[in-house]
Amino acid sequence: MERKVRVRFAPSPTGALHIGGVRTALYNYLFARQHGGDMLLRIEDTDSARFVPGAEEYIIEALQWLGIGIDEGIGCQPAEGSTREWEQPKEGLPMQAGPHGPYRQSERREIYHQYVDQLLNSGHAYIAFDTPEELEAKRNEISNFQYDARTRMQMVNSLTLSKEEVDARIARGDKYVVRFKIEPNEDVHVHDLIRGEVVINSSILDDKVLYKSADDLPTYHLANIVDDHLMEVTHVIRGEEWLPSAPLHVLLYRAFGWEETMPQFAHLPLLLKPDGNGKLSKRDGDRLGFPVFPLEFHNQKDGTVSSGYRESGYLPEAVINFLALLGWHAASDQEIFSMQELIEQFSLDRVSKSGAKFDYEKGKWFNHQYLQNYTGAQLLPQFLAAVPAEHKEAVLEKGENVIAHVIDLMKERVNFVPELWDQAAFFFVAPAAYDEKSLKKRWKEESPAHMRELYAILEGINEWNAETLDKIVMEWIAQKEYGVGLVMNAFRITLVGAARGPHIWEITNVLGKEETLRRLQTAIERLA
RNA sequence: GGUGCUAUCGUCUAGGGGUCUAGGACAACGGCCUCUCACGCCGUAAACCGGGGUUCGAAUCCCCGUAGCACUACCA
Repeated sequence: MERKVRVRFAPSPTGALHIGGVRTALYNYLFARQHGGDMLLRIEDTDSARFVPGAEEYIIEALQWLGIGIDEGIGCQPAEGSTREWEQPKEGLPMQAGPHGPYRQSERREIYHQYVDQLLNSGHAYIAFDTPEELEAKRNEISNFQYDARTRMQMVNSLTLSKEEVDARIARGDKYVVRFKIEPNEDVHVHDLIRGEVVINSSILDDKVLYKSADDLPTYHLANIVDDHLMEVTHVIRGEEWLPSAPLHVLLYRAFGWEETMPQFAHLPLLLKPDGNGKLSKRDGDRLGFPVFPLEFHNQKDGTVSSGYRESGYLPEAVINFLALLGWHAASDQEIFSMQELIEQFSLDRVSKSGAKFDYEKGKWFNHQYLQNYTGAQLLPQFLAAVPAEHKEAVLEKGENVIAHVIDLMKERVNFVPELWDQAAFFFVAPAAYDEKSLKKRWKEESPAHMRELYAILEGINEWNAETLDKIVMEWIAQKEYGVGLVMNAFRITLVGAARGPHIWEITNVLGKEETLRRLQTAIERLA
């Protein structure tokens, strides 16, 4: 029986959504869309101690910005005229919707109780009273201590205690956990869509904690399996860090009797640090000067601020394209993909097995590519946002059409909109100083004299356009045999302040006659 | 330490026994374009971790080693 494809992205609200998590979400989304399936967003907040306020909203906003749509669960917005079940936001938390809710694990306590009991009753789990301190002591005392078939009979649990004692302890309020009872010496096979068959012997697995009475919440493993089953998830696409616990999950499905509908697994390669070794982390971003989060995040818990791709000037389609290729490659050599093309061409069997070092330089290139698709008018608001306050007025004075034109002129030379100001400031603000290197190379002894002559010529031109200026100036240079490069480069320095920028008549067009002459005059005076 | 995963240019990767004197992209370098700087275009340099097998033939399959990574919590 073919089931409808259903995948989920299930982050933990412990801070900003890491860029690796974004890629996981993207791959899930692409897979769902390609198969006409559903993409769910579930919040795994079973660790109350690590909850960070705002993280959930952040995740939703990030996915929205990137165009990763959610069909069911948290952050799912009702469509016009929708007849589906919608739950009202809880205490200002984001809206959730779908037939398998709630989609926040902290709101599913009762559901988990039922399944914990099922495992307890079927003998697949037991209650353990060992305190975290006692376990810690045990680990210090015995190297490689593991709570499993070899050791569980020496511990304080319902296997070693009488029924009365267990009941008494619970009755008097002793904190306990429920542990999964793993039968030793069994080869557990996990079929991974990316890696193939992975076999692990159950003896190396420990009796994982499934539920803790202290906060009346299950742990990841239990909640994950129960939810994926109840939510009819067909494919679990997640990071490679979960591969070692996949056999445990298989065992859990088996214990519940859900093996028939167990989802298929695909463990994605990790995103690694660009330099050195290890997994890409938040600190690498700070250290190497690039964002590791999609959006800027203000952590209310520890007061830190992390930079984001959006605020750094990245276009969402560039981030998507860049991330898609970090671990996946099309059958062809194509590298530029729209979301639609990714949906059409993505496939799990073309996902690489090895970790990918995060190549920030290539990300810049992607942004450059996508930036060229936008017109100056479209980029205008972003450009204006990057203009320093003290120059705002001078820029606005030019009018939107001229500013948009300048952006069109300059956008091909930058990777990001915010960089545009550095490149284009001279259009709006006269050079305060002249670049030493440019001067040395392009400002010659005869330059002041040339510029004085040029000033006189330009002053007499009334038709201030590129064609006329070019014709008259070139004729003058040719007649005097001054050399085009010599004159034009000096002229450029007077207008720009350095030997760079677009074609000179583009500059004079934007500046206008009056400003052009003013800058020429200033330079003649200062560089004579 | 244990277990698992992985291993092609600096980086992301193509490659799934002969078409590989190993292809593409980023970055680097050089050239062209040109009034400058960029963009763009063209080009150069740059890799199959090591050792054994299997085979007529191995980057491709197997084994061993080595290295990297992940996991090894009442975190996810």
